[in-house]
Amino acid sequence: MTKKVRVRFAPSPTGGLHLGGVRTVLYNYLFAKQYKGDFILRIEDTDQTRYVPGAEEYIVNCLKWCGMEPDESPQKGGPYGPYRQSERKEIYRQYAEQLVREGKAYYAFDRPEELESMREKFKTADNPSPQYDHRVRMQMRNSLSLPAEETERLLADGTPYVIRILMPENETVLLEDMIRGEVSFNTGLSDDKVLLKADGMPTYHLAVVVDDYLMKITHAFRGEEWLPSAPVHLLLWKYLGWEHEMPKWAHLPLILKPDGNGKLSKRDGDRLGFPVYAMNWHDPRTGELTRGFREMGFLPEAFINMLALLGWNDGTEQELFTMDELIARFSMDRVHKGGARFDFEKAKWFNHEWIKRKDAKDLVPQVRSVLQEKGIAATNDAYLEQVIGLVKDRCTLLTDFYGQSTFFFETPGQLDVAAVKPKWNSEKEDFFRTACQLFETFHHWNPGDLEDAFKKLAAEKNMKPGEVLMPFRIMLVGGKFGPGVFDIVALIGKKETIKRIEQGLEQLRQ
RNA sequence: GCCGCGUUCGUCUAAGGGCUAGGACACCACCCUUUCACGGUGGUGAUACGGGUUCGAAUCCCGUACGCGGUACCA
Repeated sequence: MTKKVRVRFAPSPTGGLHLGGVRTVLYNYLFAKQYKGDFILRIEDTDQTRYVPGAEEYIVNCLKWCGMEPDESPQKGGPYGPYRQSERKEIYRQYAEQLVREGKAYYAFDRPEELESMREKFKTADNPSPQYDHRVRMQMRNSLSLPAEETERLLADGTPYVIRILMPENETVLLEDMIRGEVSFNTGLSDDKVLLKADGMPTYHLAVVVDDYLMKITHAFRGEEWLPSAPVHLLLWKYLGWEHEMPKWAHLPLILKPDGNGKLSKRDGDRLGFPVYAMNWHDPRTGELTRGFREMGFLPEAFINMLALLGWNDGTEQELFTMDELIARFSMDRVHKGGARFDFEKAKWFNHEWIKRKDAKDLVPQVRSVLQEKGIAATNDAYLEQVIGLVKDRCTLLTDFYGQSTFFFETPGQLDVAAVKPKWNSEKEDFFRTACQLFETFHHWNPGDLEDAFKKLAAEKNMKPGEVLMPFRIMLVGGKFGPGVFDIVALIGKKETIKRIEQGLEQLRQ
């Protein structure tokens, strides 16, 4: 019997959730669901100086919007809680102390200034950033370099200390990564990472290992930026005696800026005019508001679809996937090794495709709220649905529905008369007056019959339909855009159509 | 500097020793449409470089270049 798959997303609550974060969640989620496993949300809030109120709730809401609800979380609870690391503080100390007792870690009493001067002292052109490692540890103030009594005394005096892992001087550690294959590291090249901080909180390194073990995580997927510290984690699993329980690892490629170099940051979004966060993020410290994909008019389905394909594909030419299809097709070994540049144009294309493929009915709530924000009530569901059906093919973002459909709800104000004025004449005016009379008594109020009647009238007046169609459109819509003229007429109704023709004739006269 | 990871059209990618290196976004042209879109057809455009191995290399090996990540009592 194989173990039940359990994966986790472990963000630190320091701000908005950006693209890379959501994609990490997504791959975790897809994997978990594919294997009918559990998806856990764990909050890594061990750095009290970076904690931002509201960030955790924001993350939870993002997951909800994306349709990736955790099976276990601080909010939902679960059998392996608490799920907030700050609430598990005592657990970590136990294991850190255990490691010290077993000679696999040690107390270090160095003050920040001392660390600073060590770095200065050993800094050379060849080694610009000296580490606290096997080469210098005996010259520092720790339980390895100090006599045992001295260590005892310092501890008894309540001297602040940290616990550092003792990295072997020269051992090879092999990591089996689901995406990259075997990666090897030399332990002597890594520093003696702090495991337990002076404030009693664990660092990430200790906390991930302890929690992944205690929470029975079977697969650990995280960003590529963690690859260099993987040997420390591997060693910790071994030191703690849990090697056989160690999860399988996968280090996900980064999402890069569209231009230039480096990983995508919030700054790039601000600079290039696209969102980087899933939803609007309001920073309580600065008061700054950062726009999100949701508020920008993205459908969660499109957002997820786009992210899934950024660094992964199923080997076919299919690009549009529902969440269920992704769950069925996803495989970690088809995830790319290299980072992917984010392309907002492609992201918009996904959204456009999703708007087109969704039923008008299903878009009603979202479009209504877009319209409501602009002061259009749109209370009639059936009517709104028909409007959406007519315009959705020309909307890339949900927010586009406003510009594409206001004229279904409000009589256009200032018409683009310049578009027809040059060719305007009294014959055309006469035609529209007659058209009004025709509509007044017309009974077959549907697009086909309306069009036939309209064209018949044009023929009687010796006019080509094209000559009067554009003026008619301008009267109805206000400009040169929108769905078919008779679809609009059919929908807005007799009274409104006649009203708009009369208003149009009025504005054209001036 | 050191360590690790990468590198196919501008961008996302397919092709894991064997067709003219395929698709998508974007861009351009044409068609459809008497609007704007949708849609359709076609086009421009890539294996970083240098060596091997092989009948044959985008694919395997070595080197170089370039990029990214890490090098914190941050995650």
